[in-house]
Amino acid sequence: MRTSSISNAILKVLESQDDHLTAKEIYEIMKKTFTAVDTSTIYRALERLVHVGKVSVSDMGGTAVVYELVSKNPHHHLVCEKCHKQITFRNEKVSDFLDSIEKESGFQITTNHLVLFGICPECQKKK
Amino acid sequence: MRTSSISNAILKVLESQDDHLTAKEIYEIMKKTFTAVDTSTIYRALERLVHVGKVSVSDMGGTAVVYELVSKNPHHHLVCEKCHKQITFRNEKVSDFLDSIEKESGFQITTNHLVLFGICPECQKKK
DNA sequence: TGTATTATTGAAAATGACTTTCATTATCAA
DNA sequence: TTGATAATGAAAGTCATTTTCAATAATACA
Repeated sequence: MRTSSISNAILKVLESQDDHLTAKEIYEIMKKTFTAVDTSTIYRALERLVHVGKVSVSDMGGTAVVYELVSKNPHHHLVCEKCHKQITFRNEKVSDFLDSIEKESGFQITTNHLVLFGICPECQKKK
Repeated sequence: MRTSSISNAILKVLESQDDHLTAKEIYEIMKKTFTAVDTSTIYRALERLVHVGKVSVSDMGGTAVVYELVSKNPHHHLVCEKCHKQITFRNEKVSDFLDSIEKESGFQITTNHLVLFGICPECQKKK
């Protein structure tokens, strides 16, 4: 992976966002600075960043996958199936849980974001 | 949802398989009996089955999403990122874990399959 | 038992995320 | 500086999934 590429700019965008973004959203932001950038370049840069472990990909149930910075401070997501609200939670139980799965299975777990679907408190009331 | 539709046949296929299948795989099987069935019909039937809670959808990291019967006996999947081997595991820790997330968040968790990615023991050795 | 109502279907085309090809340009190592 | 290799833009391609629309099948209800 070489420096001074689109990848660095993508990393900066992801740092400033502190949120997950789709490739298209990243593309729209990048276009402001790199007017001629192509979506394929974005996808390829993201692929490299995921490969080196700097960025994670998650399927949050939408039509496109989302990308986010791999932070030292792991967090997870709850997605409401009704209103599609997404909340972030941090919970040390998750890593304890993943550790125990690792031990039992022998797999070295790479999932660093758990995405759980459910119905949020507000939508439960609406029923 | 009306009876005697494709949905019933899909349920039978899923029962007999005890494995997850892509829409395309289901389509190929269905074509043997319903020669003129269309993929759109399969997708629509699956959508209904998911909606009524008889079938679950999961993203196992492949290009297509997979469908499987919602069984009383919940199970989960580990997917190897290197060799794409998929193993199924049952673990009561998962439901304990999900219960605790439910209590903390107030979300009513609907995720019934956990898909965790990692590197399987064999691929770890190959390193 | 007809008949209106509404769901399901097949066919075909459309959508949209993502990938690939290929020629060009930029970066790094020697 | 030069040569090897990686990154890029442009354009076209792939492929899962969805949508449109007209036809058909299933249920409700007269």
